[in-house]
Amino acid sequence: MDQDTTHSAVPGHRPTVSSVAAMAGVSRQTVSNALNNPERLQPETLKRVLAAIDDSGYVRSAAARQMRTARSSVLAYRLDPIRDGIGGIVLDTFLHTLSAQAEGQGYRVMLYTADSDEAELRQFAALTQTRAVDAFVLVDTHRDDQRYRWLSENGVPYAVFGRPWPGDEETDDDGAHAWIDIDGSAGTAAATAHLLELGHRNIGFIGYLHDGATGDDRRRGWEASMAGAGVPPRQRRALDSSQRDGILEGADAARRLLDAGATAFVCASDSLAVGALSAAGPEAAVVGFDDSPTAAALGLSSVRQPLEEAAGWALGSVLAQIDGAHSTSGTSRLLVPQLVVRASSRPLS
Amino acid sequence: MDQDTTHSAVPGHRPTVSSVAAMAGVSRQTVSNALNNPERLQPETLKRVLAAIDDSGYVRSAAARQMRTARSSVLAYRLDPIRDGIGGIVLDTFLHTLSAQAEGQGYRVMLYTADSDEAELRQFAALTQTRAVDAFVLVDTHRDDQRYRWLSENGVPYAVFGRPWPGDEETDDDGAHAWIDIDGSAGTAAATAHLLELGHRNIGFIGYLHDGATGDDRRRGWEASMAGAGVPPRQRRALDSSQRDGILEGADAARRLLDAGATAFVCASDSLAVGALSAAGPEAAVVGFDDSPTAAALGLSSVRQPLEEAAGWALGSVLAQIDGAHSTSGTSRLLVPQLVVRASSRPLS
DNA sequence: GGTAGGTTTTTGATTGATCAAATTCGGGGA
DNA sequence: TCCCCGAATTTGATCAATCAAAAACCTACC
Repeated sequence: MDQDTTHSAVPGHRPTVSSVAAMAGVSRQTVSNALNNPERLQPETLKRVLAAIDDSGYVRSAAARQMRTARSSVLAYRLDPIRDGIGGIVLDTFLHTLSAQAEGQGYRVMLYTADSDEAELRQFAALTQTRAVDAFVLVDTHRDDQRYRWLSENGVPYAVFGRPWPGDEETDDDGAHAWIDIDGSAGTAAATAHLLELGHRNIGFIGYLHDGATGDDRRRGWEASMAGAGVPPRQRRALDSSQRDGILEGADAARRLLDAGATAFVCASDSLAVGALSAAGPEAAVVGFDDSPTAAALGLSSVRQPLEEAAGWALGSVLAQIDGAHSTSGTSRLLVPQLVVRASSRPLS
Repeated sequence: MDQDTTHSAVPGHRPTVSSVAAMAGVSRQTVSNALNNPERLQPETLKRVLAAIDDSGYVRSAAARQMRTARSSVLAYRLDPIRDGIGGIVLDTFLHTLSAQAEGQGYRVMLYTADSDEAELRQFAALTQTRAVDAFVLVDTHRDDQRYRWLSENGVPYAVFGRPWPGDEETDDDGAHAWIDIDGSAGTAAATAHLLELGHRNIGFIGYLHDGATGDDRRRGWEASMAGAGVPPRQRRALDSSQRDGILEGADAARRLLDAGATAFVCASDSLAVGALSAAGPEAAVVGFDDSPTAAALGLSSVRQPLEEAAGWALGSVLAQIDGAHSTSGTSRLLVPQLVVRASSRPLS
């Protein structure tokens, strides 16, 4: 069956760089160049080789390539178990976009799991030592994060979705790392301004306490807008509330704030907003955060995070690092989210 | 700097099978055997080699291994963009479990995306041709699915979460493929029986139309339980409703069915159930489907899919196929979901 | 003591692509 | 006409592991 191992296309065997070369009447290196350095080939040769590649259905072996180049063209992403029903979507969208965009650049995303920081560092070691992945995309930042340091020390490219925590700079020994984040403050500020324009003045803020920073950030925008509108601190304090993230918690908070005279709510998450919406009924105006499908379904105005852009940046950042430009400090960005106005943006009656 | 390329442990270079061999005073093949066929080594030699592996920190190169064995120890999973806010969680949990369990078996999960069937077949070709992945785990089945055929014809192991559609058998040329699914009918039957026990008799069904089968399946369980309880067909028809999946749709349906005399609802998804809960208020009893975090947060009784088990089966199935046992027909399973009772299971007052 | 038979270990070859260096090819310029 | 130089292409070696087959090593039995 395989006694005819000559250069023509052997049915059973998958095409290799050599078989394609034979088919196009060139050497294997020329085929390799056609894929990696097309400009080195004479236009005519290039065309011929590409044609041969095309109709042999050749796909180059990632393993062989990786072996020679010490590159895998794979990015690692840690998949966490689900936490919040509605908000989990955010990272889901991020991951999908990252994966889709990576494919466009010839990269793929590989998952790993870890239930502790130490476990994650072990994964780092296993994944990088064999060069199974080229870079990491981290999304769940927390205080005293060991991961940046490990990756920096081992020279592994990585990008972070989520700004560093205050006080983390010292941990990160080789200086600041590249990160991108959503300017939650700008988002809630826009939401608050929007409600102010609709005539509301007693705008309550329903925030959450998680690890801290994200919730605080979103509060800041509301606070600033309210202060800018001349609402005195005392009143602002009465309109401010914090609790765990969740639908029920949002409903409770909304009831409390309604008693305090609120006519509209800016919420730090769609979960909270859905709760507020159900508790406050059709009278009050509500704006959520994340623009989840649930928000769209319920006609809930919400602040939309530009996740596509964030994913694109993360990809671009790690690719740049992989391609040698190791000084990516200073390229960090803060993205401004967009307010999506829907039926729940009711004017003050 | 690297003029000393002899066999002893060179600091800068990562350990290879040869460097470890030199360190342990054996040949490279012996090191390979220590990892892949430990029983072939003399206990004493094995111990010495393992020690060398251990303190050199050696990890074997996935690429080199893959090249020789034509195995990658990677599973492929298609990551779709999010559709429904609440229900999307189901697959998220499935994926996380799959990934975590796979790691336990030395496998990893790689993502790919595709926005059409043709695109997915192209991905199949690209991923399998280079043996970048060993198997596929498919989750979103639909009518006239070309994927089974392609994978079967090309001898690629795969497992399916979701039963084949009626009429699909002919499409799949080499006979039935292995699949696992949740017995939605059993789930809604249990939910209905539970509500009947609480004294309800006019139990409405809020179902959805998607691609068809899943929704129908879930309706069947309700229908059977109701028929078993002696509710006449005419009345059943009045208590039955179908619409698109979503919170608002669920609320609308609940209102309609309340008018028809319903005192309790069995819903085909948590989204619908959340809607029904909001529309029907605290009087009616509601049971959802999927046991999403949202259901837990709202105190919504729901039918819990045993996703861990499904993921475990899918993994076991593809691993068995990879390890040669190509006759996996007949190993398909239908898992019985569990009813989780919460506050929304109110007795008939 | 020699050798058959089994176990343990080693050597040689291979996987597919790419880097580095060598070779061929063409067009000016002397 | 010959030689040199740059562009285009080819050859040789290599990446790190594993398979297949050969070699070394025992043990036991005639």
